[in-house]
Amino acid sequence: MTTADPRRPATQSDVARAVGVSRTLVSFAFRGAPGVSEETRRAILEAAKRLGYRPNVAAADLARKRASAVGLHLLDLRNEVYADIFAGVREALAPTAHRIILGVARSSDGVGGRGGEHGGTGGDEADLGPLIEARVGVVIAATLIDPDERVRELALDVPIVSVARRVEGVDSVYSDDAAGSRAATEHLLALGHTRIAHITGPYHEGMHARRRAFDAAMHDAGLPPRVVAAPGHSLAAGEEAARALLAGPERPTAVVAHNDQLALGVREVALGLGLRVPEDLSLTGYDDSRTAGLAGIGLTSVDLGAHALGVAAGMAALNRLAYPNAPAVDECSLPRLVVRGSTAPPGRSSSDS
Amino acid sequence: MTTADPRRPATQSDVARAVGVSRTLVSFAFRGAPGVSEETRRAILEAAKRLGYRPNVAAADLARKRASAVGLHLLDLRNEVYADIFAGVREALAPTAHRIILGVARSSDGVGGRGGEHGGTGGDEADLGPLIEARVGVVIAATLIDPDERVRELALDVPIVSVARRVEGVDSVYSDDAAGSRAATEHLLALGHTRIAHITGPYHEGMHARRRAFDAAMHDAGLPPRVVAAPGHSLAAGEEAARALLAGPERPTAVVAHNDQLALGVREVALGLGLRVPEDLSLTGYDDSRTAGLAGIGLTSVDLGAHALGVAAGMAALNRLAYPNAPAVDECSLPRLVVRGSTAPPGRSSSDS
DNA sequence: TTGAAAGCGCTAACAG
DNA sequence: CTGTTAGCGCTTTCAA
Repeated sequence: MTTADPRRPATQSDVARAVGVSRTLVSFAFRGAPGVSEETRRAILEAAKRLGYRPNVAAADLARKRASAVGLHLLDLRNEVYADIFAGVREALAPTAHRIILGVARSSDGVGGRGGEHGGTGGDEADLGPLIEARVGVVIAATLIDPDERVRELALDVPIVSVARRVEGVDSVYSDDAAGSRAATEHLLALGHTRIAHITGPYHEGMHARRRAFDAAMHDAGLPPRVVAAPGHSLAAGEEAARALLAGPERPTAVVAHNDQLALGVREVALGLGLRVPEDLSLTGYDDSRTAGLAGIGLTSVDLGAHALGVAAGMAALNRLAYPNAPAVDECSLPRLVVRGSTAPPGRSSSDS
Repeated sequence: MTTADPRRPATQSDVARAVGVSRTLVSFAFRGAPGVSEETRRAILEAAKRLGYRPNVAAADLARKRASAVGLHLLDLRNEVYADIFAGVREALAPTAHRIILGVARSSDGVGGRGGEHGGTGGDEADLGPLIEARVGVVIAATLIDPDERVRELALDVPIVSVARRVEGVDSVYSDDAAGSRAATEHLLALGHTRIAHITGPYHEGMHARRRAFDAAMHDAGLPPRVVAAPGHSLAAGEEAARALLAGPERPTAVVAHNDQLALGVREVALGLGLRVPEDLSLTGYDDSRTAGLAGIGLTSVDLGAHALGVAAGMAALNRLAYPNAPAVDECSLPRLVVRGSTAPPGRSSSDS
């Protein structure tokens, strides 16, 4: 109503002018800083509301030489785990006034090659540039696929909290993937399976704990580990991997998939081939997504507590913001095998066709 | 290496000093503005890289009096539709240098009452405050549940692009919900169902087109519309609604759910009760989520092209940023009914027990 | 209790 | 082609 210029948002100066005090007072009043009389404060707040004044946090950060925003590096929200992590992060950050700024990687999952190989940095490494330029104080990274060493390098520019993956020397909150994967494998082993295959995603350092644990468990059982790499982590990638695996000779009686999406892809193909799950093929996923628990799906999976990881990551980020020099946290939680109907002892009719 | 202060990020001044030119030149060089000799530019860029200089976009925005960030108001990423919309938005924005800043509503879905009823603003209306304080130039809103009038009010403070919902006078990209809902209902009608129930979510203006279309379709068929409101939009909410509906008298032979999650919740309960889908109960969802298409689920659903909506919203946002005074866009797309195995003619054994 | 002044990192006329 | 100067909106000494 009493606005001077219609389009320009009100500033502290406007408020100060309206009340008849200096900008300093307005600034103080807004931050609840001491040194402003109750009366003046009230008048200021009232005028501010009347003028529709909104503090400009960017300007404040600039003046204060601090970074209050947190960056979030998340690639594929369509994978439930990441959505859960995201929900957790948001939950942890909600009570505070920290903005969340999204960062992205260069390319995504699945189809397509690595594109052109420009200069030095190849494929889809993290590009934290935009986040840094936005001056976030810390970035929570849930989908970094760069090698550990590279992550540490990135962390030189901006503090990083790694979620669902451990990176030595960098704040990390994760779940014990080796334990989870081993549990799934041993579950199948205990059921009597001997021809077990593992479907993993594309190779990325720090993302192969599940595969290694599978290898180890098989090795301990004196069985040959069979591993096939899917071209991604999606259901479609799982289907692609499964087509070769299930149609080929020596079909496995059980499959341990790197995640639920991949497992669901395998399931689709298996069912399409007329195979019954679990009678002809036992199947385990990883993530314990909601879909896994649906009637008619009943996918045995490993719950890694994604939401809790997100919350923990959010808190770690807050902590890092408050104590830039605190030692890196290393929070490891234990996953939980959730047995459902997709796993059973191997059928007798395991010979070809 | 040649950094002055180890922790403080390099600034244009640092670069200027290093090269022996003025700050202005550095600024110009970085924006590719004319008026800098090739030689100088190269020297500047080289020094910048050496010093690890990163432009501070916040400071730039401040000086330029513009807002280059886009806000994203997204509540529940765990619902695939929103994840898809998000993916689309990101895709549209990726090639540009626009940061995406997340905004949140006050509370979320499902359980729990409306909390205390403070002052004037109740439940979980949008709180665009943080986004405004972050000085975003436009906010893309996919989960606003406020009344249209309120949205228009909000849009006075910051341009809004409404996704998946039409708000007169505000940029809107959405799918024709009435058409989709009617298609689903008529599909069931055509199969011969007469006892059809609709499961809707909590009431919010501008989110009831599906319900109204259901009512209308039933009315046109001369049948009584039966509607039950779930306490949210989640699978759990669907289960809750279904328990009453399926156990009670006059059990419907078909259910039209507001979305897939709700439908899946109904499915769980139905199956748990020993009802067969579709023999005893036909079921339609809405969103055509990936889960709907899985073998063993086969949920008939309505595809609203969430990803495309996201892309369109992103472009609309970009456009709004570029042309603040352009007339509001109103982009309506047509949904597509995807028939799967969850719908069939009503069985004969539709009497009680 | 209040205000003046300097500065955060950057842009944008306007002069040399 | 290059540098000077004045802000952007806000915080923060330091005096009054």
